[in-house]
Amino acid sequence: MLTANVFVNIPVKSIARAYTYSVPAELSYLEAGWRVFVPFGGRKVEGFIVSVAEKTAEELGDMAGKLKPIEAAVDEEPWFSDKMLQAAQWLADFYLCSLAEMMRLFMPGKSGIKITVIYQSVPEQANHLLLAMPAYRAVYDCLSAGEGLSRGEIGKALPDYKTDLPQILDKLCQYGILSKEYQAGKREKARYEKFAQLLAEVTPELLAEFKRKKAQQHLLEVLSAAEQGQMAFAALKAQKITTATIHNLAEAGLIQIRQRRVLRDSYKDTELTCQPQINLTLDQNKAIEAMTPFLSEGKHHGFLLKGVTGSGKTQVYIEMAKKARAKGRQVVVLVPEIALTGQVVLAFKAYFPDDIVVMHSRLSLSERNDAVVRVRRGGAGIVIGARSALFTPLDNIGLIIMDEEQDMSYKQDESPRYHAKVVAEELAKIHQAVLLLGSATPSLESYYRTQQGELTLLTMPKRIGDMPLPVVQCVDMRQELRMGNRHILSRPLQLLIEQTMAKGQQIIIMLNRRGFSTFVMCRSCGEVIKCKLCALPLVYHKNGKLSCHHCDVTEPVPDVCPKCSSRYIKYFGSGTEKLEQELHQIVPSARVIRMDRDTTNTKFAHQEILQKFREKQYDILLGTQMVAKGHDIPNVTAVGIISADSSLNLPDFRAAERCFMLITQTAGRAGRHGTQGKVIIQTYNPEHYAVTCGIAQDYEGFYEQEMVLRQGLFYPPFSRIVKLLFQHEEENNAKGNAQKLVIAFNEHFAGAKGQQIIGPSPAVIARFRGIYRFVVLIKTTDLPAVQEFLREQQLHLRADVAIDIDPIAML
DNA sequence: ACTAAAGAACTC
DNA sequence: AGTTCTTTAGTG
Repeated sequence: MLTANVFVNIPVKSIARAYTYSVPAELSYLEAGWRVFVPFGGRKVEGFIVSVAEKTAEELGDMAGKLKPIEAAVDEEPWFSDKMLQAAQWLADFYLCSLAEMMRLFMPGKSGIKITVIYQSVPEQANHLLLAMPAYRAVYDCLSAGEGLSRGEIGKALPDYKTDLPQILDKLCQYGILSKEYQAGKREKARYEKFAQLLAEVTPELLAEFKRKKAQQHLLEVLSAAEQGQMAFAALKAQKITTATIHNLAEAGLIQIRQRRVLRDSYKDTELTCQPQINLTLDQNKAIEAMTPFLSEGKHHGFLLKGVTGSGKTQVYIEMAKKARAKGRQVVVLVPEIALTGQVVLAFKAYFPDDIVVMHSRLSLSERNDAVVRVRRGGAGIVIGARSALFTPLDNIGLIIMDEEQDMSYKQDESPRYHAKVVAEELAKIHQAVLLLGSATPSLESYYRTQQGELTLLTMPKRIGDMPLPVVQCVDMRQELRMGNRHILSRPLQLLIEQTMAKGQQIIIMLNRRGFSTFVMCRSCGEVIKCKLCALPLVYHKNGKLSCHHCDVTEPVPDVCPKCSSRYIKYFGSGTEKLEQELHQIVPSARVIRMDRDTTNTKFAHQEILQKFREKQYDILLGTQMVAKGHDIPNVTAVGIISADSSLNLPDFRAAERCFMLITQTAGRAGRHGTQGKVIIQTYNPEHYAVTCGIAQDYEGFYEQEMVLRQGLFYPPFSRIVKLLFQHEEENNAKGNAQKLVIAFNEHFAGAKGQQIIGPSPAVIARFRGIYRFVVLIKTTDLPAVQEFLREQQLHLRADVAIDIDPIAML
């Protein structure tokens, strides 16, 4: 019998294994990689075939009689290639998650199908006692009238019973009065456009026949000029040609109205404003020469391109992409945030106008699907986007570029908690592709790996045209306070703003906190108002609401303190909203635009804000760290960083690294075109090496000092970290389970070097929705051994434990 | 995640 | 006893 091993697309750890199905004769063409529709339990779900095998009854053993047949195929071709399956399997093993959970990342949307339940009446039960009730009778009669309807359709037909329809339907199914059927439909919608196709040759004689039908004559002329005599209705409409005219001409048999699929692409009309750089610098050439042999021979290798801001890393990316495309291989270009795709698309479009698709999670499902279709048809070979672009179905990747490789947003912070760098590296290995990590300030991990010889370091230390780096000035905020300035804005920064505006130039100001006030406290009893779900302080926003930046929950500001009923409630700390207000007061003539998560909810909000700023409609761009990333605005000559060190006091071993990178990156935004920029950094820790090295743009200096600390504390890159989060309603159970694991770990690794386990300790959000959370941290030099140990302990199958490999937040 | 079956609580 | 709500096991 022909059988298939199938992983069902259900994200539950306890069923993270293959189930065997029989393959009916009419589906005998199915192979590994196909998405299918299968019966599972009492319902039908999507599944992924991972292998197909001919099996005898003996081989099947006692399962022989229990096999259910695969119902249908979801697509017309296999969705997962062998390489994709291989990558998904490796990643599932590495991150200790289920294969299905990993595989569903390789599709746009979590599932390829939408399953609807269709209810049908059972005729034999027409006189069931339960149907004496009017509501039940109405539903039954409604279904008896026609074919069978979904819940939504019944609700539409019987609006009176809509509210308790679910209960009615459940009940009727329970008694067998109604039957259920599961129907799978495509989730995404293909879009079509109508177009006119010219059938005849347009000769002067033919046009003469339409002397008295001017509109149709015009249409003929337009179509004869068009490519292949085809033109979309939308384009014709733009030329004031009505559908009536088109239909008339179709009646006459001279044209044909047809339909074709259009692939949506909201980046299609990106204007080509980028000037191609013609002469490469010496450094650029060196970098390209180092990588080219590997690309030409189709050999995997990893490179770290360390180039200061303005050294022309993008041009290196483009040159390498050209070479990969010339060999017929595909290219993936990753950026840390969706907002930065526009920038890269712009640069690449100048060289590859039609060879690009954009892929990220803010696109609609259909749009992502259209992008996949374009890639599959060979309509584009360069995928640009955020993390999720890595999972585009590509069969021949030659080059993976990861810009700003140090950026923490490359780590997915929900399950499966993968790091794009790990995925990129594994894909590069499987495809024998070149991996190119780019950064001005590489992560300590990557830089360390170049010293270990695992990656090849390429450097570009000079800015193009040898432009000077900006002048950086540090302002000690303690000093400011002593001088009597209690504003967020120091006087030197205020002065810089005024001077810059006087010259007609622009300023970027970065404050790493959104909202108005960072916490709200009662002055009588000291109670800080906290989120009901996670107990973290709520942030006050100017719209009068308190919001939790962790759970995205908002609530109104209470009139009196919830603890002591005092009316003395005050706002402390400052965010971007408050700074915006203060700027208006201190520099009334300044036109300020704010960019943070609150003002960038829509797909193109980032681009719109930056565009307005670029067009000089505003003087000051004020925002959170997103203003520090990758934008190049010529007229910006000054940058202010409000509290560069706010992260230094966090309980995170990467605090110093974060602070250093924030300063270097933000400072890099100033003065990229001719004029030397000026940067002011406000800090309470002017002596800290992260601040001093940041100001001096001294990566090596920072690296050396930080590495000493990391080694002393056995932190990455000298170890790798695995975070385990234990959750339980009972505090003691959560803690006890964690404790048990710690004991088992110590037993297992007794005497082994390079293994350390810490905890359990309460998580930052110690209690979430009534569930207690404890954290255990493992530091190891032998990650595979730890992964193996966790698998032995069956930890990856437990619903109450979340495993995070290479976590970003420790607690 | 969802279903179906088994068990516990509740109504009459 | 009959019904309804809750818990639990199992999905090929």
